[in-house]
Amino acid sequence: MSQDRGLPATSYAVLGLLTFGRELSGYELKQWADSTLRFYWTAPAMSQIYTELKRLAERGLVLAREVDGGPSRTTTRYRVSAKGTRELRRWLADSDPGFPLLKHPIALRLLLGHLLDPAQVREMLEAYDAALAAQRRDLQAILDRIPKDPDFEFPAHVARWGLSYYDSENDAVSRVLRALPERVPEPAQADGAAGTGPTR
Amino acid sequence: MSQDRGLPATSYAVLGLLTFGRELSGYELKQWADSTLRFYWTAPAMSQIYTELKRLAERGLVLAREVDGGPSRTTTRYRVSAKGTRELRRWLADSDPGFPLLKHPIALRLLLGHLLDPAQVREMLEAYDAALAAQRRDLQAILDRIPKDPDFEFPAHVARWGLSYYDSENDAVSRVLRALPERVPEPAQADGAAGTGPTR
DNA sequence: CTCTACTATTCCTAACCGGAAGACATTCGA
DNA sequence: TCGAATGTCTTCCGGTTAGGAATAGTAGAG
Repeated sequence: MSQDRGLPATSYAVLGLLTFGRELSGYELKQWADSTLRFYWTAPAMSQIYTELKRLAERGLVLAREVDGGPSRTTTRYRVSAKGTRELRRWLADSDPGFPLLKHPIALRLLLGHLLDPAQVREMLEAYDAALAAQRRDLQAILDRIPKDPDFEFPAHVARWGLSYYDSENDAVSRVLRALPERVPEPAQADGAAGTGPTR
Repeated sequence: MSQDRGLPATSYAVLGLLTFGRELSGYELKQWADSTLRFYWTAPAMSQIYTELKRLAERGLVLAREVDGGPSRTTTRYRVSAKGTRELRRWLADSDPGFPLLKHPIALRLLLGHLLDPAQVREMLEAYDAALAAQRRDLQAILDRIPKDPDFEFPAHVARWGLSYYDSENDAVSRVLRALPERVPEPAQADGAAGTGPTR
């Protein structure tokens, strides 16, 4: 549980993706990352994937192999080395995971709600709700395609965890929406003390 | 909702902190960020705060004022300018918030659970649970100190949102723990078909 | 045969972090 | 009352990460 003298977590994430069997190119790795890692880590930029692979290869944690992908092109494919697996295990066991880091642009904007009018806040939250639903669908689809195989027990756990996160977000949004001053749609009703409804 | 040609979100976050009234020094701003922003954004490094302030000042979004802080020292305090408020409003209204980004080291490690033995996984999750509780306490304390004043309605919403997030994480962890192969401690109780409880 | 989408990789730049360092200030115990 | 810790305030630096765009071959659609 010491602080890690090793690589950044993203390196290990990439390395970890390679422990699920196949030999992958940087490009494929990116696809994978986009459909799995992105839900609870980052989907590293292409450039970063390649940077990581280069570094991992240098340290002997992955093995590169040139494969030809067409007449005048050669694709590099990577797989974990034994050393890579060992190092990954070491990292998992020895290093302090730290606490999750959340960059939540909606929460950030909600914090500044006093600068907007209620309708805008409402709109933003509703848009987020929709995005959330879409994201949830994507993740559900991915979960559905995870083999029941016990080899994929953990990816499945993580996916379910993600789903429950989206559900909780959904609830949170609803709660805020309910607490917000009611919408003002109706034509009737004289104005006056509108903007600042009875606080609570 | 176009893509933003403006500053990075962190700039606006700093700027936003200045819209809650007082005139603050970079140092104070850091304190604030550490106790609020950090829960749903990042707590920017000191160096970054000062960099942002310089940039914001250059663009006329904040106004700097030299105040003396003792006999032979001068502290620079900042407040939003009218232009700053306008720009912040513009940003809130016009730019696409994007989707939250979660960097969840526990989930990442859980994904790679097949490389660890169950006891280690369990340990990790339990440690996370404890950290979660601590974090929740901190946030609760902050919420308690937010004035009931309607000016602070939004910070309070965000804080409650955060609390609900921690609660949901707590549930998620428990669920995973229950789904994991049982621990081996107790002497009594025969084992059997526990690990895979009825799915929902 | 050309256009578009996909595969594959590299490059450049801005954002960001963390630590070191230097100052003065305040507080509190010896 | 002296001095040591501790707290306020700020800058500088190096390194990493992140994101976007540029490049280029390949395969399939029309």
